[in-house]
Amino acid sequence: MTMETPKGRAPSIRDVARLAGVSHQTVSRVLNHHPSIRESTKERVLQVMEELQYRPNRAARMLVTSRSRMIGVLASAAGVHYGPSSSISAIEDAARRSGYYVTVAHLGAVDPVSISEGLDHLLSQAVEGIVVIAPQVRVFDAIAAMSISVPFVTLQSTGILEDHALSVDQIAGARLATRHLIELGHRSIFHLAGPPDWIEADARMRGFLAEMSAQDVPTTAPILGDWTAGFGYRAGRELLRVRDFTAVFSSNDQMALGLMHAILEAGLRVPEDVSVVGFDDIPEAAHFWPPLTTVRQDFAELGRRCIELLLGDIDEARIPYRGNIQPELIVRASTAGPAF
Amino acid sequence: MTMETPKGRAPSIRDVARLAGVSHQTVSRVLNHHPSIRESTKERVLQVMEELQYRPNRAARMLVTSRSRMIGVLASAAGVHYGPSSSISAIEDAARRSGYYVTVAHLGAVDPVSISEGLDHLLSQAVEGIVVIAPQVRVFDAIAAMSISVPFVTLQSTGILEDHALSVDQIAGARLATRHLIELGHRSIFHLAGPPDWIEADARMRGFLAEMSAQDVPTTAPILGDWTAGFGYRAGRELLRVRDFTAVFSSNDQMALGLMHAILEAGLRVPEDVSVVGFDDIPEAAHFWPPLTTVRQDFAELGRRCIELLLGDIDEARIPYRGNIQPELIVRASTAGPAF
DNA sequence: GGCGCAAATGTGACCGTTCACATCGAGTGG
DNA sequence: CCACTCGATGTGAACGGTCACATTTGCGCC
Repeated sequence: MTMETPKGRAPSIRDVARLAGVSHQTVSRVLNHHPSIRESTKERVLQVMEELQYRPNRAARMLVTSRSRMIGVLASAAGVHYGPSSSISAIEDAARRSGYYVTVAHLGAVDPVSISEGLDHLLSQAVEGIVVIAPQVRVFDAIAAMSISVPFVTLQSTGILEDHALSVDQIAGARLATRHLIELGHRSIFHLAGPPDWIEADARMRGFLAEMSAQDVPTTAPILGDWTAGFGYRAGRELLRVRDFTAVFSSNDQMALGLMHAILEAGLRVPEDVSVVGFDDIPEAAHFWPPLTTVRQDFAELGRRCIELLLGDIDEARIPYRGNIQPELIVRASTAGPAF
Repeated sequence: MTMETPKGRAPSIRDVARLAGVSHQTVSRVLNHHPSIRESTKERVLQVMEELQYRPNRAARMLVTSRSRMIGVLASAAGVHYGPSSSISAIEDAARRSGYYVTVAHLGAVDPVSISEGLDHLLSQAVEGIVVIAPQVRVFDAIAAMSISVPFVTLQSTGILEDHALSVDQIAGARLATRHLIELGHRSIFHLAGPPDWIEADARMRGFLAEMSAQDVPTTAPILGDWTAGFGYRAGRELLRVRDFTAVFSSNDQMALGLMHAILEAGLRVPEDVSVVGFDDIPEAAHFWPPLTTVRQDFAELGRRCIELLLGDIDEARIPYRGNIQPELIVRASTAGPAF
């Protein structure tokens, strides 16, 4: 029967020390794997820790070392989608593996107030680094304005903050999708873009336009959407009032789904009447009707690399930059040559 | 021009005190909104804080109060799906509003080791409460075995840990869906269930069986799936080899999607040949082809209430239990009476 | 056998807050 | 006019670790 620590408080390093018959510093050394500790004492200390169910007090450690080992994730409302949450999950996993903790702040809205509230929330926890998964332009403006003193990384390349960016090459992905449609023989291709202030939406749109112009295909102005299936549906209905296109490149899978809904509902067929290609390759895309041709992004890998980069920054041991992640075109049944 | 704090360290309460010409305790009182502080001193202190860009050191505060104001979320790999991540988002929001922080641990796998690692990760951060969104039976077994000393809540009712549970009434939802099919005239209904060790899967299955037997409809054994669209697809193909059913109740929308994929691919029609109803009402469900009849759960509300319950537990000011959240049947185009 | 040196351990201060308690001054009632 | 109360503020000691430095111990070597 071991003597409990006096107060209701949890056992401290000194309680352990007393019971093991050593000084508190020795216990600390065991905790930190200091090399010069005799094996026998180490074992004795560890055993007492076990008995006492001792857990190091993170607050105390944090206080003296002024390191929180905490990483903050700033996520936009879109964080509930498959892509972002896969990345968050991978981030948490990678961080934990490296001995870091992860805390999240979800942005309710994207107004400047919410953004700075979110950042503030993270900063007040003394996070050592921040991952931004809220790829709106104004989020970066806000970050720049607040002159954040901790390292941060964003999952999307910004053009503004190149150093901190890591991303799937969205432009290349969009070109892949567009080229696929052009090679199938389409000449009248619409682009259903994402919200204009989203970095990714912008990149995908640029990729689309670049490929179209590179292949000398005339383009019409992209339609600016909001990422939702509902918008894809409404846009599709609108578009179908004048049937002057044979293919649509949607900048995400959800909008592509809504679009196909509108097309099928109008009694047309995909891909015979209209080809559709999406972006992201969410797990459901393979089972849409028809199964969606899309561009796959490795969200998990993105999350992992992002932590790699960030921790490299924090420890100031610059990790070699491993380059962008290349997206991959997944051809399924929603695309075919145009019928004439 | 204000004198900076000597070392590279951040300004402390004492730095503020010195510059404001008061004691450190007075600064502390301002920080904690102590009533008996003269308005003028309060303002002076606040101004110095502003000048110095002072931020209270959470570690120090944590150390002395032994309160972390941190809530841990234990999420399963399924946390990347719409439902769970919506709940997490709502949890974070609600927690933040109450002055709490949220940290997450994602379970890589559901083996006992991962589970206790995840819990350990949270506990080592001295979380004051835990929300479990990993509704496998064994997670609860692990929790029970570890005799966790902090309050916790789970988003799914368990039967085992009733006190800590808060949930959408899955059984009622499943009965709603099943009754809908029966009322349409279906008598041969299959159930595509979730993994057997998932609390929710079990509840939905029980609801299905209960309603079937209440209405005297003969049942066949449910098919145990894994929540994925891929499984729904394969199960559908298998099922269609013997076409002895007119309706399927899938225990989530993703499997319903895969199922419909298999049905349409086989040249059959939904709902004319087979009716399908899902569960969850993910945002895409309205744009599946055909738009899916399903059971809506308010994930965000779930998250909010969950924090309400948990914080009530932490502050020991028992919040009146507000009862389960009722799910709602959303009828769309994937269900109709059987064709004879 | 004493010396030196490294390994193993101990000592006390300090990190930035809050807590318990002390102090100080202004009003107030007898 | 003095004791008393109460509002406003100050003082010093925790909290539980780590850090810098001091001290002891063990051991090889001349």
